Amino acid sequence: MSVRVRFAPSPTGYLHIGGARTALFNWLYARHAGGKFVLRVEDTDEERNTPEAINVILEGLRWLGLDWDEGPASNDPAGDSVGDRGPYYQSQRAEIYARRVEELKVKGLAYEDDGAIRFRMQREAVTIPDLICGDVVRELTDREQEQPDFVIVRSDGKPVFHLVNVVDDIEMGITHVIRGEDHLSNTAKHIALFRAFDVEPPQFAHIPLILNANGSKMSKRDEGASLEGWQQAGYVSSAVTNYLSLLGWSPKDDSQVMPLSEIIERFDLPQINRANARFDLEKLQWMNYEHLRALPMADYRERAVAAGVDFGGATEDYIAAALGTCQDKVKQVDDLPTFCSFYFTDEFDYDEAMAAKAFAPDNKEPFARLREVFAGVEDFTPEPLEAALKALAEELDVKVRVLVMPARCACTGVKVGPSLYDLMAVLGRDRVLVRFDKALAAMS
RNA sequence: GACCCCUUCGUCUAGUGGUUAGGACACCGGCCUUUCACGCCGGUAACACGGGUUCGAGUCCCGUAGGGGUCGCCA
Repeated sequence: MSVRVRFAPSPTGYLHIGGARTALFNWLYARHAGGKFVLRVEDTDEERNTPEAINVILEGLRWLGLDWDEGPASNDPAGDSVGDRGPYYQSQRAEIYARRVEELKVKGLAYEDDGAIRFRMQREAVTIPDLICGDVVRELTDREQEQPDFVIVRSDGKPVFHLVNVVDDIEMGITHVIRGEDHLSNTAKHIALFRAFDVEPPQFAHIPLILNANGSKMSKRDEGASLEGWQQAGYVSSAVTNYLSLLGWSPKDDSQVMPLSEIIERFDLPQINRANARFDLEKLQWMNYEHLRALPMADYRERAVAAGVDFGGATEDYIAAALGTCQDKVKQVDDLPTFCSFYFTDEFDYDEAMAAKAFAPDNKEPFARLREVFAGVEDFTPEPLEAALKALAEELDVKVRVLVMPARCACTGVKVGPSLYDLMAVLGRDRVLVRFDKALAAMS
């Protein structure tokens, strides 16, 4: 039987990073096994359900590149969907649940209790076969011993999570349930329900949770908990999926930075760890940098625009050359505007601290000489520029920085940026000389 | 209160009875350099604790401690 997995989020208005990883693991497994990835929206809690809340999930998954083979085509629960096992919004499946509840009643496995309907739960321990945790024997808790029969339909007629979850997994032919470990204990109820419907339960794989850096449970407000934050901060989605894939799963060798295609190929359930993992912002940042620098220039350019870089009227060649000097040095695309804006405008202020040092009176004479040398350099490219500058430093018997600092400040106004020689070559002789003159004037 | 899961450097992890306990992020030092958010080289740093089993235990068993989860007419 071919693999069918599902991601079943509830539209709460945000996509939790842990939920994103659950979706990723399901998707990875489907793609690895050549199976189907189903998206089902558990929108039974109507209060929080809004088209916007659903969009957050849909957009989040799209951004991550987790395309679903079956599921909603839009954020309209009553709208179109892809796949023949729909509807994929639980709010549209009331009849199916009613039919299944009736089935349990007929079998004598469900009964009414003050208006609600309870499932006749078994009283013995349930063994949960789990691909990651092994066989887990779940005993009843003290409270469950008092009342083992749990509610499957509320007195207002709405079916409860445990029921709809199992019914949908049956109807949708789900073969593997990959979900957070917070559902492990609940699985006893689910297995009992599957049996009540005379259906062999799917394979279960409970994956460890993602915790905060301090080990506490990650909730909505915690730093980094919402996927939207990463989307807005300009993170590269492949970096996020790469980072997330390494939380709980391991390729078992020293691989760290991998393209999605490689992760798909190597991903499998038995390699998943059983221990919870903590979210490490710094490693994600590093991972993002690794993916950012590997981006094709066209993509990088697009991100630069999104980050707010104004290219002015620059030509494409100039833009590509300019961004090329930044790509392997800028860690976050958010930093790009301050890093490269000097390329696209002549109107910038000198950083005070930088200028105070760079434009010190003692530097003026050497810097003026540098201007003349650069005016005469035959080939205005990095290597000749560097050679010329160093030759002059030697001739004047000054440290290289005496020439470099004012040159950088004159060209960019700030102390951090691309390699000085590269940046001057991109700027071109005319622009560099104009900026040198302006700086010289500021030095007197 | 009960039940379930987990425990290797600060963090993510490799390790399936015999290893100098490996890698990555972070950190520290050096080199290069432009004073940098590039790069290169090097370093500090871990088997939670206590009992077993075994010639030998990070690896197997039991216990303790700690962390997480669940027990709802939320999902």
